[in-house]
Amino acid sequence: MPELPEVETVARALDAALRGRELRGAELLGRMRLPFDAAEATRRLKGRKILGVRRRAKYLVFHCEGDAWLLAHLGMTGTFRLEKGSVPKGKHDRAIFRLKGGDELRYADARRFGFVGLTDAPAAGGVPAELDRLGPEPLDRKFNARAMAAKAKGRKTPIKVFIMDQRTVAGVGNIYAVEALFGAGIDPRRPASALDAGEWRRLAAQIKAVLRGAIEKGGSTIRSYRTVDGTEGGFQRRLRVYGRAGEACPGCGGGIEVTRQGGRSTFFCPACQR
DNA sequence: CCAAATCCCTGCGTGC
DNA sequence: TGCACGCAGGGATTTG
Repeated sequence: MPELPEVETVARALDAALRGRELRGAELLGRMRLPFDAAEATRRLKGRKILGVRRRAKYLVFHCEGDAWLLAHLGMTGTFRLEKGSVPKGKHDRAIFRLKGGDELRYADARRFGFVGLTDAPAAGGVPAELDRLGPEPLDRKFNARAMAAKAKGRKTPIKVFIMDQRTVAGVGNIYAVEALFGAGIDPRRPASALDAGEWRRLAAQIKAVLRGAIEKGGSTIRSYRTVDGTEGGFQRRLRVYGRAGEACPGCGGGIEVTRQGGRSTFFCPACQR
C-alpha cells in the first residue's frame, strides 16, 4: 500500500537509476486502471532521455526530453523494476519501457489499481496540471496546522477521513493517518471541525514526523510493497497501532481497537486518543 | 458545497 | 488438499 514514504523511496531510486538514460520505446502487456497508448508513448519518447523522476502526493512524475512527461500511480500493488531485457517477464507486468543498452523499466501491478501513461506538460509547479487539485505536500512549509484548521471549518467528516482526503494534504494514506493520529493522541472518529488549535499543531507535527521517519526507513512493507531493487521497507516494524488490533497499546498497555471509516480499517487506542 | 456509498481488482489468509 | 469467502484500499464516480 504505497503512500507518500513508499512513493518517495521509489521516486528517489528511479531518479538515481534512470536520470540520463535514453528511452527506446514502450510496450503494453496488460490493462491498467487507465488506458495506455504504447505506440503513442513510443513516438513521444523514442530517443529522448529521462531528465528526472519526482514524486507529487502518491504520484510519480517522469520528466523526459522533448517536454514529454510520464505519470504513474502505484495503486495498491504497483511496482517498478529495472531489469535486463533478457530477464523473463513477470506474470503481472503491465507496461515496459525499453532503454538504450538493453535494460527495461517494468511496471507490474497484480491488482490493477495503478497506472502509467503520458501526461500533459506541467504548468509552473513542475508537475502535470491534472495534479493541481491536490493539497499541499505535508513536508512543505505550505502545510501547517493553521491551513489544515481553516479547511476543516464546518466539516463533520471524521478527522481520520479528513486527513486522508488528498485535497487536505497530499500523500497521507490509511497507514500514516492512523499512526499520526495515535502520535497526536486524537480520536480518529472526532469531527474535523472539533479540533482545537493545540490539537491541530500536534497533528500537523505528527504527520510530518511519521512521514519523515518512514521515508528514512524506506517505507513500510505490509504485504506487496517493494522498492525498485526488490527490497522491503523497514518502517512496518515501527508502526505503533496500524494492523495491531487486540495487541497492547505502546502508550498505556490497553487494547488497540479497530473500526471502519470510509470503508477503511482504523486502528486506535481509545484510552490514549481523545 | 458536503457526505457517504459504490466500484474497480486479485492475492492471500481463514475456516471448514 | 481444496474450496468458498472476506479482506486489503486509492481514487474516480455516483447518489443523496
